[in-house]
Amino acid sequence: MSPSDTALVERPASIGRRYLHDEVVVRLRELILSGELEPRSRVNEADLCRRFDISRTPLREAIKLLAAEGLLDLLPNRGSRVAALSAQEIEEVLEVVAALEGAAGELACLHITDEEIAAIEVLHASMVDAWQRRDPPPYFELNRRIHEAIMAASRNNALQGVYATMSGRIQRARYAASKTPEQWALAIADHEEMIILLKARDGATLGSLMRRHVRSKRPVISAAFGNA
Amino acid sequence: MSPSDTALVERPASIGRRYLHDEVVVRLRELILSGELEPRSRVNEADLCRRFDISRTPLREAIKLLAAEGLLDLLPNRGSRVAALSAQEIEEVLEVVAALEGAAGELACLHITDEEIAAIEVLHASMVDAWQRRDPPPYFELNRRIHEAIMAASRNNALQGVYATMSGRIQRARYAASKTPEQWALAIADHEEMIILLKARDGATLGSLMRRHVRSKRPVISAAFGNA
DNA sequence: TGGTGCCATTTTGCATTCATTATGCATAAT
DNA sequence: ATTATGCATAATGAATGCAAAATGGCACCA
Repeated sequence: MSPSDTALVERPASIGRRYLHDEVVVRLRELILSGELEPRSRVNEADLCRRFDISRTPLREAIKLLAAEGLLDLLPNRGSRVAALSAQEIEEVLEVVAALEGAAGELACLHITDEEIAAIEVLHASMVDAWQRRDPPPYFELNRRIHEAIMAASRNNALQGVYATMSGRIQRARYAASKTPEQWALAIADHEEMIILLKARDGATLGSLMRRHVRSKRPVISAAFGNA
Repeated sequence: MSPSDTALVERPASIGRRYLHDEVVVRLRELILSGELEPRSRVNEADLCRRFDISRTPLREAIKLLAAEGLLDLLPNRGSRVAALSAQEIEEVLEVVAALEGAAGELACLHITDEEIAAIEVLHASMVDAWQRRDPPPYFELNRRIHEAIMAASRNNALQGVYATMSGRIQRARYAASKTPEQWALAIADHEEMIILLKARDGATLGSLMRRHVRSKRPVISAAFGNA
């Protein structure tokens, strides 16, 4: 990663300094996550160079970076392609995400302010609203923001960094998965429990709950994602 | 990362195919972890090009990759330098490592074989021996191998990948830290408890123990590492 | 004597070029 | 008709070239 960007490290962030490849990483990541570049499709360097109007050097640097994030696979002498995780790999990454969110829950209880909890409650209310309207897009978005709010409350940059990377790797799978009404209701119940535990600052219990909560998405995701 | 190497992703690994920058990543990482390249020191591209006898392109790719791992910091227009984590950053990363090892403990109980447990017991016995001889180097090495054996038993490649990256980032700090006799004895006791829990396949308890065990290194490390 | 600005040198970031490897297609052989 | 082979084309990996930025030294000045 590089200073301006992103996940794992961002410390020496002076102002105004930018790498070209940083910009490219951001835009290329968007193309991948949005699905504009389809999973398993080969990446043509010349095309992207024209698209971004840069030379191949910074583009290739960006490709290497995204490969390190797990968003691209490198094929020696044949360039790179958009990563498509197998069902098993998705489950593996999900397990990592569960561990990270669990840690965030524990740490958040040590640092979160009442204001932050209140903000999460507001997000939660909107999310319940979206759920009652059976409206997945805002539901997903609000759900993501709640989890990120807890992440932020962990006050741990390293944790937030790996979490961003890991959850990015399975983001598309997450969106592709659709819950049954029962699973959906259980997820809502989990979130309400989470808020209670946050208020009680019960880190140990919140940690376990969040690990279980994230793991509970496993059948949903791997069912929807039948590419092994 | 790239196919042949390494932590996060390594799947499309056909044979014989190699990137130059892969080789460089491995060798450069050794230079950093061994301390041959000192923390905070600037990295001179021309020097390393001569040393590795390659051109700047693959070297720069390797630098980007190691920056993504958190081993190097990128300084726009001023190259890169060896990362030197502050005490706070070390604590942050250690917290992540604790979460990952905890997850490994939980998963290991689901998959570990009796033979693997026996192998860990052998390692543990050697480690106790090194401890009684007050001989840190083999102690550290055996300790590392025990934790890695549990990681391997998690049967989760994604987990092992991030773990390798994260623990690499604080490896030097770990080695620099020296325990008090009490801390040392407690660590040994933890390991014995871990073996008991592995035999009992008690994942939940082992997970908590490992999280606590790793966290217990925090005062040791941050005390020894007073560079904020 | 200590600080400041200027200029030469070095180093970096990016573009371009070159060599090697893969890919697609036409042709030939069975 | 189908598969295999060779060749032309395209794309990749690495080296080199070049312009911009940073670093260091020196003269100049307060």
